[in-house]
Amino acid sequence: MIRKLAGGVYSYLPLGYRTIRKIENIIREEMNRAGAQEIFMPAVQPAELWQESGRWDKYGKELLRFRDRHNRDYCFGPTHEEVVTDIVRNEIQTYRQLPKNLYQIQTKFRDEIRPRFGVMRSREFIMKDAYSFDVDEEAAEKSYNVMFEAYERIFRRCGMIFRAVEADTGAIGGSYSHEFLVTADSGEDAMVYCTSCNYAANLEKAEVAAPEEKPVPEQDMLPAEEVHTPDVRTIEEVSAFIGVSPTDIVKTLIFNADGKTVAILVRGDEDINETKLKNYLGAGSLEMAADDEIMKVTGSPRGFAGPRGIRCSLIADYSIMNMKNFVVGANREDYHVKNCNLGRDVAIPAYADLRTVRKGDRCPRCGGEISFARGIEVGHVFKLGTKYSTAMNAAFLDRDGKEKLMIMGCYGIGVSRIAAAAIEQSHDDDGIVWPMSLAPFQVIITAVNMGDDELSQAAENIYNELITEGLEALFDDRDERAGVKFKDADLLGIPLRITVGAKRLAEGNVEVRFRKTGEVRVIPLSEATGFIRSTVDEETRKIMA
RNA sequence: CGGGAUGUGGCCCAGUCUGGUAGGGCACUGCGUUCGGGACGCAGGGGUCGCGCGUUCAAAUCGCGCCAUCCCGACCA
Repeated sequence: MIRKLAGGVYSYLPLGYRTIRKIENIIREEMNRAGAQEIFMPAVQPAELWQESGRWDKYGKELLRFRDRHNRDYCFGPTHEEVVTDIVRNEIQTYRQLPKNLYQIQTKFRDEIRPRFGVMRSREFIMKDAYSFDVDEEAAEKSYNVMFEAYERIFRRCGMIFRAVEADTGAIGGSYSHEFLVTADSGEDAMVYCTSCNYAANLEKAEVAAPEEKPVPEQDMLPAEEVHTPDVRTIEEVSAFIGVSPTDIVKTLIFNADGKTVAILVRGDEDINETKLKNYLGAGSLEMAADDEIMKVTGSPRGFAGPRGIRCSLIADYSIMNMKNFVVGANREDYHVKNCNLGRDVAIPAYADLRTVRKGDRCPRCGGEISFARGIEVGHVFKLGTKYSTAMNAAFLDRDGKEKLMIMGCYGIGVSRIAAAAIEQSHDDDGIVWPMSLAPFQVIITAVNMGDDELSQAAENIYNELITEGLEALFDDRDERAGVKFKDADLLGIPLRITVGAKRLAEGNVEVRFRKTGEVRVIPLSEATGFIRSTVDEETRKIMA
């Protein structure tokens, strides 16, 4: 079905490509139904556009760059916000021409550090990307919802079990987004969902509810005490040396966000979610602070940082809100402080949700129980806002004659990845089990013995009938033993198989076998085509129900 | 970019340690038998042993360098 040409670069052979075409057509139908218009943009894009949006420098090494013979810079498009925004700003002048939603199905290239799992995470891949342009927030929201619903229809028609989850906007940028994940244990993305309400989010985005603040009464506070902790730096070491649980230690992590130093407090057994922190700070870049920076704000080497007297801004995760008599670093080499308390010893200017959700947390919406699952991301919808229209000045004249920026949204679907995800989600020991809508062929005709003229003629007649009826049929006319043909048909995952054999044929019958269930039905020769027609129609209908 | 492994007919691999005429299985071609869940017999075709340099009478095998691929990590729509 597919063959690798180079790392993360694949050819689609006849059967694989038929499935790709099926997926593309489902997407086309649903996008058109949702009011989007298909276009086709260049895969190769000039550097100027990317410099205009600012992403030429920001996108990093994933962007494949090269020069032409005139030494001009180009890239192979990993996405098309710049190109489509350029088209729209040139073509659209007035609110009368809006809203617009343009999409394309294109080969993209992202120079992944490590492509893996075949076509699941390749460098060159086929993607449908759509871009919406609206006059105001309200209209943009509507466009977003229309796309959201179109996506649900698309994935349902592809026969997939999926879930839409709230997601981080990442490098594309924008105000909010949803990922569509196909549930699969082998999936690369972790998600969290509530078992009582419909809350579902990507793990890096999933919120932790703010706890209720319960100040510790003065009389419960033990006197703070500095203790000598020579060469004791990590949470484990501190915990073992002082003899307290990690849940009684407050960890102080120093980060560098866009060049500014910031200290984050979190309970000793928790980890900071850097995506959340980055978003909270509105930072472009975020990394752990260097040793000299730590020395500057704490006056001590790495391993003894604490909130008391620290010389940089301070933010605390909710996890420390109701702790009492806890241990922190003393900002002095080889010392920690015991029985530290909030209010008395440490003033917290701001609390925030900065850690990753874990088992036992409650749903941030309804307080219900949350559960974890893994999935494969097959689609992503973003509300972009004016990020690109600002950078590239995509404006129009509104009803009142004033110039305004277009509100954008962008919507991607990994076409080649859907094929991989469908196989991942639906296979057995004998091979693929395609849903009717994605199968390269709906039915395969297996002639048990091609050496038998009567039999092979009967099989060919059925094939011609099916084709005439407009069904997608594959005729296995190879001169192979029956067992070989059966195994191959199973491996390919064709949903229906007509077996033409001598015994049944003598009775005027053929067998129809269902790949998914293994069920076999004996059907009179004359009714075979009709039976296949109605089965195909029924399967297609069932998928949408 | 770090750590590990592997490069031998189209595919999977043995042979490398201990240098001495390149092998097996699958696939392919021909003939015969077989023929409803991956048949069998006989006869064939096909390999610069990843590339380069070196050691040696002699290199798939030993040494050095390079390249490619895969796995693990950091990274990431």
